[in-house]
Amino acid sequence: MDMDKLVALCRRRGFLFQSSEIYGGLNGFWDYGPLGVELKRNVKDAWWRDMVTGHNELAKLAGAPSTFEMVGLDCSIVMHPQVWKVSGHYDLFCDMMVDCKTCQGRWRADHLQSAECPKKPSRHPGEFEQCQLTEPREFNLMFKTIVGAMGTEADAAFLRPETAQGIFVNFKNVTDSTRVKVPFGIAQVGKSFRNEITPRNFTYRSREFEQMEMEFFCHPSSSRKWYEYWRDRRMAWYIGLGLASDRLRLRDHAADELSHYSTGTGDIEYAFPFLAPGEFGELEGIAHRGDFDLRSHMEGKLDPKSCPLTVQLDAEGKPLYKGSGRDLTYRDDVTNERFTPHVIEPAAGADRATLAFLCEAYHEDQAPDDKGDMQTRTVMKFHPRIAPVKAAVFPLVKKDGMPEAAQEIYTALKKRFVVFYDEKGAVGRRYRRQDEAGTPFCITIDGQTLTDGTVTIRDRDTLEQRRVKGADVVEEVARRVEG
RNA sequence: GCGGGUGUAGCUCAAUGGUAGAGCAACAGCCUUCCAAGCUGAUGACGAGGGUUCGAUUCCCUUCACCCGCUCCA
Repeated sequence: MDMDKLVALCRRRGFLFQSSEIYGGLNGFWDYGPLGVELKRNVKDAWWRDMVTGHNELAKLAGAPSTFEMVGLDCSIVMHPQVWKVSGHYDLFCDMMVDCKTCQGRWRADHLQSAECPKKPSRHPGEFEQCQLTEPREFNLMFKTIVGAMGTEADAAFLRPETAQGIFVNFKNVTDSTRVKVPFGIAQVGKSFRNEITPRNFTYRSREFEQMEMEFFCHPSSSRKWYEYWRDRRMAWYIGLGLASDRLRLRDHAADELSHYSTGTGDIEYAFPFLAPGEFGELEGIAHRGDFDLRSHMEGKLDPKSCPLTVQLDAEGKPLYKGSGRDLTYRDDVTNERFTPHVIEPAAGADRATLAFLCEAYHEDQAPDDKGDMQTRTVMKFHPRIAPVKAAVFPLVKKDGMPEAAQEIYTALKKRFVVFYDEKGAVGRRYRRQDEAGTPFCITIDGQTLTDGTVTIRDRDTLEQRRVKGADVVEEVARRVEG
């Protein structure tokens, strides 16, 4: 599939626009149009429903080690600066970078072995000896802002680069206020910000993006089983919403890729059309994080390279970044055991998932025009649950009472679904427009409706029409969209 | 961030140092009884800033955005 065609369709039909387009655009930022906002909202709603509101804590789910509880959270984007120092983002995202004046390369200062440009001589014959490096310069990957109208550099704060830390720092608030018991999960959907060096590939790498993250807290002894459960369940979620399994894959990280405190990390990846054949891009990472995060927020920034994990110290032997000092351990009321829960983290990108659904939906096929000649038809084959518009309602022609009958059905459908009414022009053209919007069903009111009350329902993918009673249309659409 | 390429209407393309044209799409009307039909009409553009010039969409500089490659990728 040609990515340019998808980008053009997204713009033409109102899925995605460049941010601030009338001023020339802004690299790494995107706006969702009228169709795009419905699509993305459906993706987020499907996730939230699957994770939080639809979860039955009484049910023993297939593959799950036990029953469990799920709650939601919506944290602020700007948080106490200490959160990011303790989490490690401050050091990791505020790198000192050096540039090479000669060969234009750029490296993290702490990655350099010596004061020499590491560029391989083979790539720049003869230049290696002459390369000159700049002094290390600060390079911010977190967006910095100032809190308070009179704020100075001392009041610097950061836009969150991930939503997860808001969950960790609220761990005690949630256990204190909800009576949830381990194992349980806290889910959050929200914006995050990263000052990417090279935003590229449509919305795939944006500087402002939305995450769907869940932190699952469990006993250390069962954490590996929970990791496997969530990894497989998250994979099934994408498949269930229509991502083809040959473009979707689950990649377990090899043991040598893992942090030593993690017993498993897997990526759910999609073969985006802008990637080289055989390459996959990350949609979601599922990570076993051990007790790294809760311990960090208790004790202070842990050194991720230490084993066993210990607090990272400064030159004077004091903690480099102090933790909260709060007790974030958990006491099991039944066994009376006190422990720091281990964490399984499925962290998904809402925009990346939306982009994958857009890529997957794009199809061109052949359909006959009114003369019977075959024409190329562009159709977005969204799963009905995420389709921006569920149904369109058309009077076949604008006379004989058909518009009135159609509007009655439109009004009834509109109470439950996003639906679209159109009576302008030829009906074939109206069908094709809905195909590009990905509307799964078109309901047409024709002459027969006026005598026996039946209407036709056209299927977007097969072009087949079935006749149903007008009074049954709402239930018929509900069955096909939700069932 | 570096190198190369590209910026004219929603899309595809013209022309020009002196009033920027067309096709398709979108819009209005007529006509239309099932898959982008037809007729009529009206609307719509030189990415932005600066310079040279009597005059710049055109020449020059800067900038922004997009595409390709490199770099980066918690």
